[in-house]
Amino acid sequence: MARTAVRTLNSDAISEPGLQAAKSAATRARLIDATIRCIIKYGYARTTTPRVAEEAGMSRGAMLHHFDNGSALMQAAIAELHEKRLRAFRQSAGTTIHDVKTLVRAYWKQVSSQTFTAFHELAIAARADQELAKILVPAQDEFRVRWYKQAIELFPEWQEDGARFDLALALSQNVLEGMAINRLTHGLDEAMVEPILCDLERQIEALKPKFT
Amino acid sequence: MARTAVRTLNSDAISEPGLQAAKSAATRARLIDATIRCIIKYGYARTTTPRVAEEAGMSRGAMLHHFDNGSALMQAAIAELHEKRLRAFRQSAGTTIHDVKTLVRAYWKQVSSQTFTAFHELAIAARADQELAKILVPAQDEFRVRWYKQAIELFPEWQEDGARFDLALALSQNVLEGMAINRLTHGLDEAMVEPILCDLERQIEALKPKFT
DNA sequence: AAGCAAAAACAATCATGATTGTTTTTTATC
DNA sequence: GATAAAAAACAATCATGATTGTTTTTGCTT
Repeated sequence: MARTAVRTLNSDAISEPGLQAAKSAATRARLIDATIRCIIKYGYARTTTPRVAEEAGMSRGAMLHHFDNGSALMQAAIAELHEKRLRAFRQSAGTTIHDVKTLVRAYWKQVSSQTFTAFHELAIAARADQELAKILVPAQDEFRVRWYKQAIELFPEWQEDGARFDLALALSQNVLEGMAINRLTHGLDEAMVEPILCDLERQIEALKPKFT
Repeated sequence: MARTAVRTLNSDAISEPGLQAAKSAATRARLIDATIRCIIKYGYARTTTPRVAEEAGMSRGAMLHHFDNGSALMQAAIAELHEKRLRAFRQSAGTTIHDVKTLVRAYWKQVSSQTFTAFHELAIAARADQELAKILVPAQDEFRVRWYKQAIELFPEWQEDGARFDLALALSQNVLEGMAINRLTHGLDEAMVEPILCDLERQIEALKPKFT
């Protein structure tokens, strides 16, 4: 962290935070996107700083001008992935219809995305990487908490039977994420996707309180 | 070149013809076990040749005497993991009782093992590693085929309705493996394990033909 | 059976290539 | 012409495979 603070004392001349700042932000965004693409294409372990710079179409020097080190860039990429995930989540929750089938399909679409692929890649890497876990786990936790709260909002009448509600949620999560991950590892028969989704929907409906 | 023929005063003691071969095999096994331990402890990406040698308690030179290169060692480790998996599988299938609950619990125990952790670590790495995929995918495929065939043997009367049989199998696989993987990535609420297992068992029973 | 040579097991070192963070130089912008 | 962005050069670390040296085991010959 030898952030040599060679701050020029005379910098009180506030440069207009317009053009240059915007350009800088755009470059940062390009780098973050390149990082995410690398994680998806090459996996976390092979997402090296030279590769990210090449993917972003700029020199490594330029890249390290915007991010102090590779870890800072990875941290920013995780934050962006987390935002992406939350945006997609809000978009799903904000749609008109909220029946079980629509929601199951919505989450299935989410875990089928490359954003989920990148997240899982990071999650597996974090298993044996303490430093990575430190910045990833909070994002994972927050997502799950929001997921749970959102589900409560969508099905308020279900709260009378917490156990069955929790079971429906846990079942959905594990089935859908399990399928998504198995698909990543040559372990999913695509022909079984539709039957499993239908069965899951049927089962959630069965867990739902019929009518009070 | 410098084959300095400084022959030592040999110990003419009894030398069994199979002594060296056995020693060699034991050393190879030690290296393979060390590789697997490293994958579990440090992940695939950080399983380097110096680390494996250190874990095995021998020099890197000695290690490269037994395996031409790091890739060959990894290949042997995968073969061993595959054998381990098949052994555990046969052991489960060979037990006395073959009711649904017993089998679900048996596979749950399997995917909760470190062998499964190592396999998943490799499977994720293989996603973006062509060379690794080339040696891992055949093992994965073989395991799934055996799994399917074993299931057919255990429930022959179920074959009348192939669709429901396939659904039961796919459901089991995705739920159990999904839970196991989510557990690896801080994504599983341990309190939900038992309810989900029970529900899965109940559902498989429901898919089973009641009586011919 | 003894003894010597070949082979195998084991250890250590070296050169290469890749990755990382730092520092210096060029380029463009205000 | 000052300042930030971009590029390039640099040194340090690490993993890898190859090479060389040392010890132990095995095999063959007499």
